[in-house]
Amino acid sequence: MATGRTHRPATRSRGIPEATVARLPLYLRALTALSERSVPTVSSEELAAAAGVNSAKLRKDFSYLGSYGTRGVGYDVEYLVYQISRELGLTQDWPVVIVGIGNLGAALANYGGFASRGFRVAALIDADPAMAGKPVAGIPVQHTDELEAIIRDNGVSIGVIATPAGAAQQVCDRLVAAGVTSILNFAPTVLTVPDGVDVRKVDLSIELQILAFHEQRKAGEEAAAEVTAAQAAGSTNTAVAAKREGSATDQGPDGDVPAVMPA
Amino acid sequence: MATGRTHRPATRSRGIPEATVARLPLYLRALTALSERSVPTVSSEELAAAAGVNSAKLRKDFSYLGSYGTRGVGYDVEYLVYQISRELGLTQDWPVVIVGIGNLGAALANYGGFASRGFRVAALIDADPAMAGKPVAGIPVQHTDELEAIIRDNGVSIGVIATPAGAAQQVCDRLVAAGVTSILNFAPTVLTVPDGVDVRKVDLSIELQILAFHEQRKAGEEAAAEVTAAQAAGSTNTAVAAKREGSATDQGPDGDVPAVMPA
DNA sequence: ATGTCTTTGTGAACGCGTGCACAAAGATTG
DNA sequence: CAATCTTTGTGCACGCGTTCACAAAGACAT
Repeated sequence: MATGRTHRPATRSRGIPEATVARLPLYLRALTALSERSVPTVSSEELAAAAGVNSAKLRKDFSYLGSYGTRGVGYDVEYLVYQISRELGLTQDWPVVIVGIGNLGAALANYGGFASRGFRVAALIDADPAMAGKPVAGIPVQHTDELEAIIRDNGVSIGVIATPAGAAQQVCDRLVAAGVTSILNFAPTVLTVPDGVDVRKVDLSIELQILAFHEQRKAGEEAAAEVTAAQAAGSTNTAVAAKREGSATDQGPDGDVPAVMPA
Repeated sequence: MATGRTHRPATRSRGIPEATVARLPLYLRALTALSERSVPTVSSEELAAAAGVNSAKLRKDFSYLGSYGTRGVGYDVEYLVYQISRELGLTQDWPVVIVGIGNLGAALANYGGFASRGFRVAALIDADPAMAGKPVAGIPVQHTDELEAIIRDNGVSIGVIATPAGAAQQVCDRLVAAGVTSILNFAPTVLTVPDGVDVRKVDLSIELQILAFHEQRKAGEEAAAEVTAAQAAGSTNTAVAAKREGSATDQGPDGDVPAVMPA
């Protein structure tokens, strides 16, 4: 999962733990599904199963929001949907700008889940003059020159960066200077921002590498289980002894493209 | 960030903490950049700054891999690149299939960062017969019917799901049955998988909601700081008293589309 | 060879997050 | 109204992750 707030020591904002905040959208999704099926109430056990978490954890999470359940019965679905929405700030309108309308930016612009949760795509911005005016997802792309004006005129506080890595920090700086205080970064770069600005990153490459690690581990354990302790000593750390034999030089050019984008 | 392994109590695989594994790709990226600039060695302080982490944390992370640094000097960049690559399993080839070639799937297929780290797109799969044969990123899309054969013939162990939420679990089940043991899920659903299968999820909607929460908090603190304690009692929890007045009913149809995809 | 200076590697303390297990609360039945 | 049964809310303990602070190790100068 794309994770990681940058800077700020995970302040327990208003008493609600960061880990809990990260799960609220999960609960909200499950609850919305129940609401559509007109289910009136749900127990912590059922809801936890739907959200893929422990029921005790769910109850503790909800306890941070207040006592919204009824013992012996469970939680009122509609009420809980409203409470969580309010807690997450989804009852208000959040204008969002997307910067970098490449393959990924276009996919983001087309994402239907935006409007459904109070997020509204205020503008699409790209540095390529050839893109200007071209409609993507029904919204005309605007040139980077207009970035500041757009942010200010629309009161945008959330920006999405889908540019190549090389442009990300620069775009980020301009967004922040114009008043954006929350950034969702798809570019594979570490963004530096002043205090008070939140950054979350989504990085496909990192996710895949983490999966590869576990995959390798699984394969290794399998092999180890089969061979058991046949080869006790020697030949274990040949790689370490070899130090670096040019074998790791197969790293092509990457890094200058967002986590998800055409090369 | 898109985060979250599903199930499995964060086993400290081979002594390397999960949190450390998640940071290794970050270090690797910073090191690769240094390597391209032909920097021979780097101190924990410098590298930590480049990766956006604490230097003590970085040193502790590396200590889990072994003692690869030289006191008084720092770390050998090339050597460290190799060690981390090896640890993450990037020195071998990882064939990957992408299921669901919509807007997002196409963006993923075009992602240049795949090949550079040992990941190879073995196949693109879509349920739409009209897509079959159509080349995306130079690779012809294949129909879902061929999924099992593709997985087996190519020895694929990593699958990427970029389908609508409704199809995700079904696709997941088929991938797992065919032998896939690691899944990167872009669909906004909780996937259920048997033990031994790793799932990581990337969910744009969740990330935005977390940002909105903090954004709201920031706005609230600002307002509170300005008004101070002028309005001590009353009018604070009108929303709570109102319980639910139909105001939270502005949830459009969402949820059935992957985190990033056309509606 | 000795001393100084830099930087690593890690012991220890602390805080957050998780999960157990149970008491309290309320619904429901007789 | 009393008894029973269900489900919440939470006190508590445990483990992981982070950070500090420093001793050990080695480079480098004299």
